[in-house]
Amino acid sequence: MGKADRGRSALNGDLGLRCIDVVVPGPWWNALVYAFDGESAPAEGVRVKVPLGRGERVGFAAGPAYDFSETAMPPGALKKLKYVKEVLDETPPLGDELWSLAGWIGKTFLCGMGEALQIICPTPILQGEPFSPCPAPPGKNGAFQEILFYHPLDEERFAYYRERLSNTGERVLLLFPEAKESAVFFTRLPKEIKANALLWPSSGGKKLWDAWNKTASGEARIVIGAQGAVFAPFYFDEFIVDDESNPAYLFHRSPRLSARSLTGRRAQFLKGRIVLGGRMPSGKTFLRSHPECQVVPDRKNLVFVDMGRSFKTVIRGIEGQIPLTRALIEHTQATLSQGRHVFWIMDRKGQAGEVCCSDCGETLYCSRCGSVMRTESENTGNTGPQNAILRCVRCGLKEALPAQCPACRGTLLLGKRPGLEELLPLAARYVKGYDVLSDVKQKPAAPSLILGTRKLLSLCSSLDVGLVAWLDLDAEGRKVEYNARFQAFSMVWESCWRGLRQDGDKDAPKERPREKRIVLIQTRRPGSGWQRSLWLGWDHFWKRELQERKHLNVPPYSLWVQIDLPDKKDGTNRHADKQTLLQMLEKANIFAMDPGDEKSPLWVTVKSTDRLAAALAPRFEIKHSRLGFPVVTVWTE
DNA sequence: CCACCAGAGCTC
DNA sequence: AGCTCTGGTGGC
Repeated sequence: MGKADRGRSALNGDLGLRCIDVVVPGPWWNALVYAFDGESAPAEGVRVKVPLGRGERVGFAAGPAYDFSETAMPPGALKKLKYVKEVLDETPPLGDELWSLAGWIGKTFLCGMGEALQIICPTPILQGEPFSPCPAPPGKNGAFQEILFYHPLDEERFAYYRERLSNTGERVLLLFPEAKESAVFFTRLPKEIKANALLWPSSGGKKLWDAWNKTASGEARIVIGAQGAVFAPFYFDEFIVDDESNPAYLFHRSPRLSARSLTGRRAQFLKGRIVLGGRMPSGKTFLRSHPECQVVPDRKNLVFVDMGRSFKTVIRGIEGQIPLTRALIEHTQATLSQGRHVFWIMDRKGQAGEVCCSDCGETLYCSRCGSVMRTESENTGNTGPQNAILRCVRCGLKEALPAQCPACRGTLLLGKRPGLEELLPLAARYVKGYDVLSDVKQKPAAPSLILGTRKLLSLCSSLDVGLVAWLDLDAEGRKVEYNARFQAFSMVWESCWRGLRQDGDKDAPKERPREKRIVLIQTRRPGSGWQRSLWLGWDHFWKRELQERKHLNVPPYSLWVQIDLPDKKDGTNRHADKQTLLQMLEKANIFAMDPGDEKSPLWVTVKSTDRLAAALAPRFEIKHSRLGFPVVTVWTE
């Protein structure tokens, strides 16, 4: 809304009533209009206390003051117009950079500036606590610059980052995908650098507030942290992002911002440098800058095994196989006997990946979100589907296993696709003389076979792993997500290197040997399709993958926007709400896919968000608060 | 008699 | 979503 319609002056008599737009943090998109007394308007970005609803809220002044007659508000609104109660700051607490970042987030991720501010600011800022921002440094002459540094070995990259941190007195933000990695890197820094650095907390609350105050007061010129550190309130010269393609940079809750994109935007605004590092680039970076892959795994260490040669593994009450091959067992035994650990990775948790009725074939779905239910055994120690509970693979809802098929009342429910729980006894039977573990809390003393999902990979940083085996790689790349192949490729790529050190590495800690690692891949089509890129390099992978994505018009060639409608008690309104939203989009010539069933979101594919934002804006005005607001998620890569 | 809590109601 | 007002409950 704001102050469009400048020409109209329906209220001549009220000229002179000064107004400003105020962004009040909340799920709506529009700024709110308030009148204010006093001769000078609060500056843009300054916090103000304003009345809203029954109570009072802290908002941010946005834009210059203007006359009431210039608002787009209906004339009758004048009677209800409220005054700014209090101006809380002398200077804008976020500084011009983070303030502009908030605006950019609102536009780019279709969430409105109010929500962007909620994400950027720690709670005390939103509650009006005093805060002095870091003063802006004198204007820069430099230009935005991008530096790429891809190397599969962590130690190589870390050494490079350390060098960058020590080179100059520059202000640097260094991001890692995981909090743990940032902490380890920080602890190992040489004293001279550490004295100037601050480890960003991964929690919120008081620690975060301390970090804000310390950073803003200039106590440290280097900030190191995970995802959350992207909002460190400081004018940085350089931004370093390690493992830039790691999906962990995506925020967990909506709006699903990407910490890497935010960093890029900050560096551009500040005319600074961005250093992107990693084992491989993200699709977006590859598309933009076409880096070349310099290091590929040794062919000898990549073992492809045809799954067609796997044993028959019969599991009672569950249909399907867990593929175990002779090659897998032999490599496992050999590695364990060298005193090194072995990982078997399979991305199927629980006991059976799916349950269906043996009479009518109906699959059991989640009553909350409609996704497939898998089975997990209760902690009773009993196995077999009879003692299992159901758990939704998407939302995690737990339910008891029904006695009958909900569709036909048949009494025989059959599991499909056996999972990790069933793998444990099997593995123990085939691999004798060593510990077989499925849940690793602390470092195993003796060389062990460790079973798990892709999450196991992070353990490579602290254990000597001589063999990583992917039990069913096809299943990883076959998922419905458009980026399933990237996820599969990057995981296997990571498993070739993570935790290893190069021979002759001078300052490597001595706690573990740095020997080569074998990566064993069980698949139905050994070495075909994207798997071939594992020895040809990630540039080969991205060229093919991007070609295909371009053809299909999926990210990064288009944006996928997911719109989930609010869930209020009465399901009737929800349907009507969806219809109006569809009409609004249709009027703007935007085609939305509606899978039809009640709970599923709407999907829109667009080149850029501008037109879609304009079309959706009316639905996100504050007056719809009672209805609730849809949740919009933008998938960009 | 009042402290405490859940639910309702409201939003330039 | 976040804030306050309301009215019921229960402790002393």
